[in-house]
Order: sequence, then structure tokens, then C-alpha cells
Amino acid sequence: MSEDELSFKDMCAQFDVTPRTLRYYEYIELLKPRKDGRARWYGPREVARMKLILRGRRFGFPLEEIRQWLEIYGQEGNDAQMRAWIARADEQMVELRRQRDELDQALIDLKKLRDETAASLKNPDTPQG
Amino acid sequence: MSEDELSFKDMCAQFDVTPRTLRYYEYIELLKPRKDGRARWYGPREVARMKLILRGRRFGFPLEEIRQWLEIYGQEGNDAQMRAWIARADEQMVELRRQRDELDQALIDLKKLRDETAASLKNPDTPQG
DNA sequence: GTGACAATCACGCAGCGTCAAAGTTT
DNA sequence: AAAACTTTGACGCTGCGTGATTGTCA
Repeated sequence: MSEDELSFKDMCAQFDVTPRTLRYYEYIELLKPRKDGRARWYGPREVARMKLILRGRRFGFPLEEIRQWLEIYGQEGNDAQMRAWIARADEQMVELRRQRDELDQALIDLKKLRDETAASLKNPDTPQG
Repeated sequence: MSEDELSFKDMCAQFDVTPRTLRYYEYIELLKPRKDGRARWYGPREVARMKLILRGRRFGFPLEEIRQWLEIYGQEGNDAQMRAWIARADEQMVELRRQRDELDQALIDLKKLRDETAASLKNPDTPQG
């Protein structure tokens, strides 16, 4: 155990994920902790990668795509790669807005249906939509 | 083929779903079309159920839960069941709002990162967050 | 016979949860 | 040696997509 390495448990606590998640990310080669026998140790590089992974996840990128960006980040992506990333980010923002608008509409519709249902409870003759 | 029945293909077109989806809903007993040999025919009852299924899906309810509501709707649910539904709807609205807020925040953060990246392309000395 | 469309297996996917079995440490 | 913890392996989940193969009908 060196000073700038985190244990398995520490990683789980640090990033609020389960052991299963860390092992899965290792399985699909998103992370490659140092192995001391069976024990796993996460250095600054893995910690940094984990931060990027979680960020990408929040943005709704699939893990496979995140894996590709990590390779680019690792090599300090050149201009072309950065431009490609920006284009992809723009696409994703469109998608996120679409999802948010769908959620907004679903909320409106669900609230309407809920209120109508509640009203029909108090007054059984209320007309239905 | 009777007049108020829709064919398999018609159902797909009507509700904009794939054959796989209809067969799956049949498999989990959400729908029970009349079978003429191998062919499937969907009467008004199945069409009505399909509408409810898609509505529930939009609200983010899992199919298994939708299946239960369908049984209630079918028997013109009593007051207790309606109250239970309202409570569940309230829960789901909380969840939908949570998801929407998460999406909003993700959008803000992604836009920020995207703009910073774009800026650093034009001016390579831009400090990073 | 010959496409064209249908139907039925049956496996595959993301992103882990969950449980049993086996190993390790105290 | 027994209790407690960890690790691994493997199957499970949702909601279908996606072939491969076989059937059917014009």
C-alpha cells in the first residue's frame, strides 16, 4: 500500500459506487488497478479516469464510448479529436434536451390524469378524458 | 378478419412499434389477440389496452406494474384501488422530476465543458476547469 | 417453383444486482 | 478452528434488437 493509492473499499466510498461496479469497469477495461495478489490498488491515474467515467455517465454517454474518449484524453487528444468530441457533445445535448422535454410532457400528462382521477373519487359523475 | 379488428401489421403501424414489441407484450400477457391459425387479430379491447400500455410506458412505469393497472382498469377499479394508483402516481411524479432535474444539470455541465473545450481550441492557453 | 412476407426459437445488449461458493484473514 | 470478511463466478433483471431457420401463401 503506497500513499497515493486507494484501496478497493476506498474507491467505492470515494465515488459512491458498489464493488460490483468497479469490477465491471475493470472487466470491460475501463480501469486497470494494480493487483497485489487479489487486492486492488488504484493510483492517481485510475482515480482520474474514474472521475471522467462518472462524468461521461452523467452526460448519458454509453460506457463503450467513454472508453474511447479515455484513450483520447490519455494521449492529450489533438485538435481533430477535440473537434470530434465537440460535435459529439452537441449531438448529446440535443438528445438530452429531447429527453428532458419528454419528461416535462410526461409530468404534465401524469399530473392531469392524477388530478382527474382524484376528482372522480370525490365526485363520481366527473367526465373522463 | 372482422371489421373492428386490426391485423398485426396494422397494430405496428398504428402504435409505431415493432412486431417484436407486440410479440413480447403477448408473451408477458399484456395482450391476448385472437389467433386465426398463426395470424393475430386485435379487437377494440386489445387496442384500448395497448393505448394504456404506451401511456404507462411514457410515464416511466415498468411493464409489470402496467400489467397490474390493466387488471384494475378492466374491472373498473374501486375507490381503494384508485387511491392506491394516485399514491403511486405521486411517487412517480417525484421520480420524474428528479430525473428531469438531473438532465437539466447534466445539460448545463455538458454545455460548460463543451464551450471550454471549444475555447481552448482557439486559444490553447485557456486554463482548464 | 419462387420470391415475399410471417412466425418461432434463441441468443444478445447495458449496467450492474444478487447470491452461492471458495478463499483469506483474525 | 471458527467467525468474519473478501473475491470470484455465474445467473438474473428490463425491454426489447437481431439474426437464423422454418413455414406459408400468393
